[in-house]
Amino acid sequence: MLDLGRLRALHAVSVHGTVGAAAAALGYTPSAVSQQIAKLERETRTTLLERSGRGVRLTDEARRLAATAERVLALVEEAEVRLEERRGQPEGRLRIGCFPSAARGLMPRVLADLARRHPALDARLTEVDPHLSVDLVGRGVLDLAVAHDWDIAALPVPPGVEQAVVGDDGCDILVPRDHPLAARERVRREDLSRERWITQPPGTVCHDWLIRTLRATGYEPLIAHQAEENHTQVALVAAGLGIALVPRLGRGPLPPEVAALRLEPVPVRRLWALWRAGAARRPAITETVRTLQELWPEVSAAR
Amino acid sequence: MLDLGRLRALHAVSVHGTVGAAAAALGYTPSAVSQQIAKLERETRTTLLERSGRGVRLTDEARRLAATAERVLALVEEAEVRLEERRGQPEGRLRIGCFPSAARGLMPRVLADLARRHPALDARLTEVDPHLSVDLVGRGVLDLAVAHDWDIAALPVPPGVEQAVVGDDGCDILVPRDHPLAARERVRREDLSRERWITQPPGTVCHDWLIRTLRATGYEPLIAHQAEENHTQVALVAAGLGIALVPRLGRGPLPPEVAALRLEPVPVRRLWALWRAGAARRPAITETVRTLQELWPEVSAAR
DNA sequence: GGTTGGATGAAGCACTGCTACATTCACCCG
DNA sequence: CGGGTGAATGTAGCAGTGCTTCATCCAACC
Repeated sequence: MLDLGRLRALHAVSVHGTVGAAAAALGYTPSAVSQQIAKLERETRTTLLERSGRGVRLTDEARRLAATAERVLALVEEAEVRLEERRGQPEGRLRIGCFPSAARGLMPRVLADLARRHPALDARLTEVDPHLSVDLVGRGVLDLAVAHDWDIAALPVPPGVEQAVVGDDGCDILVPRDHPLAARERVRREDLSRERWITQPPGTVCHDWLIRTLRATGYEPLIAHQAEENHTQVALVAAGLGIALVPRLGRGPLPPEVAALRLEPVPVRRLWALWRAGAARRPAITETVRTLQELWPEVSAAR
Repeated sequence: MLDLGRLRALHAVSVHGTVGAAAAALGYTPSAVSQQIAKLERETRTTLLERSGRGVRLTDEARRLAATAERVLALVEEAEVRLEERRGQPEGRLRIGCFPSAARGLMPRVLADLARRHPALDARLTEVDPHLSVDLVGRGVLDLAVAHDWDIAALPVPPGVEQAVVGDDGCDILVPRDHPLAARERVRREDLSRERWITQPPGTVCHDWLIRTLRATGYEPLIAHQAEENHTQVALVAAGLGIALVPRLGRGPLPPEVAALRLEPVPVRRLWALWRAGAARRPAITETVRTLQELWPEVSAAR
């Protein structure tokens, strides 16, 4: 009888493309996955992987077998979900992926709460880019993702993945304390057209939103500096090198040299929780999503 | 992730009723099956078996899990069949169950032929009662059964099991050489109404057929002796203790003290091959059935 | 042509899963 | 009611599996 572990290895290679990535997803070394599949080949007397360039290619037969493996694994996972559901308590491992600012601004509070209330739950956090996290959930690398999107770029959610709103996070304009606008409480887009900007790298939603929104006022924004981390952006603003659009969540207290202005209308990013549809009934999932939603107002108010 | 071996153990217990029977079907000791299920209980933190009298009872949750396991195992088996089908050559283990007279009269020839033409096929023969063999195929203990039935008692074939005719085997009346009828080549039922009979034990088809057929002529047959094995029956006939109705297949050469009379009409039992529907496409199955059918005329002529 | 990214192979080690045997428990029967 | 039987489970031990680490090999890229 075919072995489930070997089928899982083959399926992982078919999903992730390379032996190494499959191994990483399964928590093994590439050598282990390679050996598993070699054994599967011996047992079935069938060639499953062919070397192709630096990587491997699945044979037709391997693809068929991987498709069956997917159905088998789905059945088994469904059975596990049903067992956990019946016991009712969140438990087992929950691999959570989260974008950086929520990882520091929201998740510590949430994880502490979960750990206190559900000792059998083994929640593990990984910081990942929000656009990657959706795919990682779809492929089963993560059990739960906390991601965000903006009005101009809704999160693309593949079939088989479900989502729920956690809350909305506003963004402010950070300016040096001696900036002409620093005295004002509120500003409009038009007021910002001639500034030097400090943004995240191109391709990030934050960056694209800024470009598109300011272009709509008729000016091409001047990007003076780029930094991925909000704290670096704040430091650049503090040094008087430009102004920045920075989300409130995870921003932390501002240094005295920096002032936050409320932009009208307030740019909002929406926080989502995402999970595989098959795992929707896991108490670990439902309870974590509930906790995210319940704690959000509290976290939001403290920003 | 749930382990396939443990699921198979649970499923086997659910099918066979006891840990011991499940172990026998899987080829393990009861202790092994018991340990597997104990581990499954620990992993799922669910009680699966409850002791009930001398045996065990599955909990509701265990029954659900066993049902899922059945689907999983069916998928996996289907994948294995597809792999073998694609390679085209009969191979792997084929557990054959066969009733006694065919086990000596037909199967040696068939198995030798298969072994010569298909070295990768590991065919294993077990002698089993024909009425048991159908059930054993249905429950997956056997891959292929060779059974037989009579016009008065068709073989009950459960859903999920398929069958094909192998051939028809006639039966003769064996009488002592000095019996009044011994000179005749052919006899009719009416000629036999006052004989002392040597039969198989009550409950066997052979016995029941005799009773019913002779009763139809208006006489209650007199059962003088009972013996399960045809050779013993022949020896009893040779000793002049009665006459017997004995199938031709597997009868072997008769001693000089015994004569075979052709009964008109000739009682016929039909030989069947039976297998699980799921395994129908296995070359090991199709080729073995084909071999049975092809060799039958040859074996039949040599009886 | 060295370097990098990836797969595979060999050695070793921990763990799993089996068997054999012992124990426990429920039923049955004298 | 006590001994016997059938069935499950527990224990010790052993073989085999499956992982990791380290080394090797191959293809692509600079």
